[in-house]
Amino acid sequence: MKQKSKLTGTDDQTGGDFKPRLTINDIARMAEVSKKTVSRVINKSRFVKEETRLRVEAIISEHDYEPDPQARGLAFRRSFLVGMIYDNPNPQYVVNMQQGVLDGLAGTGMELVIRPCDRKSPGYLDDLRGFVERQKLSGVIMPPSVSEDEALVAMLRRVDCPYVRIASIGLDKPDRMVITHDRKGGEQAGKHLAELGHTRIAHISGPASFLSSHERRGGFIDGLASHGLTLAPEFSLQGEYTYASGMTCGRLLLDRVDPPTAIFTGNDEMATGVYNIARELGFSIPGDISVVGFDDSPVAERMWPPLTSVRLPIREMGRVAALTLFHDPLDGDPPAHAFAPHLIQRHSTAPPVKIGPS
Amino acid sequence: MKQKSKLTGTDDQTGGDFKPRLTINDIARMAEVSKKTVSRVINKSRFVKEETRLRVEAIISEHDYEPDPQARGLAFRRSFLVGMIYDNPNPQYVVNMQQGVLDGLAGTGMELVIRPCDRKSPGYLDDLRGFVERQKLSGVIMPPSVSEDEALVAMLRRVDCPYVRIASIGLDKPDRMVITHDRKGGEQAGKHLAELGHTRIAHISGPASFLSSHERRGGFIDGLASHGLTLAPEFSLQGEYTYASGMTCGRLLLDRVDPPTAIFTGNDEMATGVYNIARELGFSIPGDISVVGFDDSPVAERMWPPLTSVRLPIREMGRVAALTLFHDPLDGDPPAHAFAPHLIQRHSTAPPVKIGPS
DNA sequence: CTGAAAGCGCTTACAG
DNA sequence: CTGAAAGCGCTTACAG
Repeated sequence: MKQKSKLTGTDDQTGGDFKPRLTINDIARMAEVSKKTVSRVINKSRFVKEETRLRVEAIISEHDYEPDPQARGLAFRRSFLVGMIYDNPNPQYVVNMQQGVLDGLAGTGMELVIRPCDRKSPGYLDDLRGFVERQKLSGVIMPPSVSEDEALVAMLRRVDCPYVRIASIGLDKPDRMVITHDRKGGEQAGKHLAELGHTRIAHISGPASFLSSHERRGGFIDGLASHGLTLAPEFSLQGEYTYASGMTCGRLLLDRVDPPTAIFTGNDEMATGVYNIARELGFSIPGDISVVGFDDSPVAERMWPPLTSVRLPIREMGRVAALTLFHDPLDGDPPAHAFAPHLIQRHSTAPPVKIGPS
Repeated sequence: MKQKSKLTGTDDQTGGDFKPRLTINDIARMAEVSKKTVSRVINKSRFVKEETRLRVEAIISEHDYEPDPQARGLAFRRSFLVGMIYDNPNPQYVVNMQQGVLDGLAGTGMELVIRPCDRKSPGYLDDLRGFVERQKLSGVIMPPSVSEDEALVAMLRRVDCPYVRIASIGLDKPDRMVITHDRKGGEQAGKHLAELGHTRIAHISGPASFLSSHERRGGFIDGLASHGLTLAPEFSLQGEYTYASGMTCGRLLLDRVDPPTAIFTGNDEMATGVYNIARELGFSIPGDISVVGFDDSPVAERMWPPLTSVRLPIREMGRVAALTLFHDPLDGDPPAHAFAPHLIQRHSTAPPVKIGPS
């Protein structure tokens, strides 16, 4: 009563061209129904007469009315926000994933709130719990490696927050998972190098704390095995998914009296480290040493020579994760939630020059 | 009345360990004051007796009470969300900027909602207006090039949304700006190459639609001028900040009968293009051609040889942008809002081998 | 199929 | 310095 209706266009001149937003009451009045009926239309309730619904919808779209997400959230006891919690150090990965999630959220009225975090920091779990509870998130999306943190997931379940986990294997119920099958990617890398005729093949894996490290390595071994090859223990090193660890492990391999003729690195980042140490030690790529990366990040095609790498459709994965989050089981099957990586062949791999060192 | 108070710890066993969140009413009751007084404490009103304030604060922190941002937002007619609107194609830039803004927002209770966009898409401005109005954002942070879009800024002013623009020059009132002085970075690049003894120096600029393109180029010319040099028209090409345009422009320069001995590229991305074309055409870096980039993105130190580049403290800029957004003029001067880029010398620059081609 | 009342958890005037 | 009332813009029971 203090504030007159904002809808009487007559006093629009007041305050320049600033139009106050319409509320559900304005729409109700114009449509000559109760606000509750407008609410029913907004929320797509079935209990509205076709005719009424059309009339209300017409007025809503005519006036570009959008319900206030804060008010709705307050009444629903749930916000229209989706959180993305991540600790992935690769900016390209993060940006692609964000974009994919936004793709999947488009048109839903949900907004994306980002939350990078450090799993090793002391208040980690409590901070996240505060965040999720305070914001009453509609859902949370977690790429690796936070997706692999069972304590975090347990916390989300405890506070009743829906979530979707993106990981290389199925860690949860299918409708809470997007599976990336990194193993298959590793397998392709192994087959590719075997088919080129390499036999002295090395691997630099990611850190043990990442599931993907094990999956990629395991798949690689499978791929070699399918061609009767094995990964020799002295040719299997553990890196950290970093450039520096690629350098270090690469040096260990290439400094040997009997170096490998091909290296599969757990990600592209480490492949760039191998490139540099190879150059330093006078190995030509792919002449003396073939290299295969993983991720197919943008640097892959910019390296010299362009890097053969295993690609995962990150953005699409993000999109599907968002769809999965809001998928209603009554609407049938959830969206395809499994992805297969595939090898992008460039110019860092070639048959070994000399067949065997002896 | 329908719902009993949630505070009587006695029936906590109901529903397992799930504790419903306390509300302002619970705190008021425990502190034996009205909810309005609790509200005053939350909002740091001066009109609360010291003793009362301490009592209320004690209870708040004892119970980890956090006011509901949705309810507060509804009453305030403003959400506790900050938007970051951007169209920057560089993932490293975006991630660093996001992180910086989050740094600046830490502890304020504000959350960051991201909004990548395409300035060329048709509904661009209307979409953003809908977003800002619907969410009643507390503020918006804009890095280049959206920060240079006066139509967007006019829209934000019209809907009364606070904002901070990050740009290479002062486009707005100081308290709405974070200035990056790209010009000074260009100048350093020019001086560096001149001091090494180069005279045949080329530049590949960014697209004309980016302010930074002009600033970096202008500063570069200034830097050369301070050593009595000029940028010859045939050595000044316009690229697009992309890898491909770096290749194309690099080829144009190096294919000449009288190629330059040094190239300053408007960003690192284009420098990688120049690297590859140089390799293809048989130029060694820095032996035959020196290269200086801009941004000092992570690839810079991973290239071979590591790229000399001009660094801008992106993350810190994001942090300061957030602080600036919420800076109260009554609290004195706004945080330092001007940044100076500086040159990071690596191994892609050296004195020219032969003094002059003749 | 539709609506009047009460409520979500806060804050803004308005009193005192 | 403190509080009772009304309101922010929606939705949930509850009636009919």
